[in-house]
Amino acid sequence: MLSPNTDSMGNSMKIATWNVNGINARTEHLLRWLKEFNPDVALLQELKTPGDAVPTLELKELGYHVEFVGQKSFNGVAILSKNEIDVVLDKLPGDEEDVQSRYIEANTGGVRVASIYFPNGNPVDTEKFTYKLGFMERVIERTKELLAEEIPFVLGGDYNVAPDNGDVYDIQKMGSDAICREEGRQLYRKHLHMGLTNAYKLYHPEPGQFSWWDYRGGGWNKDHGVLIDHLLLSAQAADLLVDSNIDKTPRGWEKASDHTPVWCELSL
DNA sequence: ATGCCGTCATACTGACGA
Repeated sequence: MLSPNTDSMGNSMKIATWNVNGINARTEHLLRWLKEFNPDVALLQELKTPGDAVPTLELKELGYHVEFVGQKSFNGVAILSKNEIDVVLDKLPGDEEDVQSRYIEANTGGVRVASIYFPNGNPVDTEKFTYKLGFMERVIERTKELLAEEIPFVLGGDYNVAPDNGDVYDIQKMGSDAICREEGRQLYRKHLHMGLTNAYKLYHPEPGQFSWWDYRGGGWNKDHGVLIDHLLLSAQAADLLVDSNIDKTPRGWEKASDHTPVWCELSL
């Protein structure tokens, strides 16, 4: 007897990461983009709200479950999913004194996902850069635990690291920025070399592809950008990977975030 | 260029971002 096989349609999961640069200022953009792009999972960063500005009801109407950690004015990360979300961690382990809202990890639709807002790290000669490097070490430590679970997982977010010179429009102009510093690049590689796959770079290794463009100096119109938003996948997730790209559409809208979504698609 | 632009706060200026 043939099974009804009713749940076989699609079986694909689109997972995107997007630094919205203020969810209050970007609510209309977010809702429009969700309707148009229709991701199964959206990992958001820089909510810049304790939570009151998160449009929970509108998101629910679009079919999304929502979990987030926020704080006033700065940082803040969220997971939106069409499947139920079971939060595993709402802070990055390894520093009890770190109260910045930069990490949320959850199970949803059979995949472990995390939305991570890595510290920017500028200026590099201050404790902000030290904090960035320490945060990256803590993500590596957490990743060791995740790898031991041997599960498909996707660590998405604003890594604030441009891994290669080709990920920067002009290395002469950006070379001294924290996102290009060798200390951060080494830790990014240490993370990657644990066995993770950068989904976008797997399909688009060519230089000159960006996820952030400076508001200043007409960066968007000149395509003066950097690639700092990444989706890092465990082997079990990479086995399911069928596509990845950058959706530049929302960056062209009026009053855009300076970041645009990076997404990957898994075939489950 | 310690510049440029944009968001947030209790705000008409400053911190922060990358």
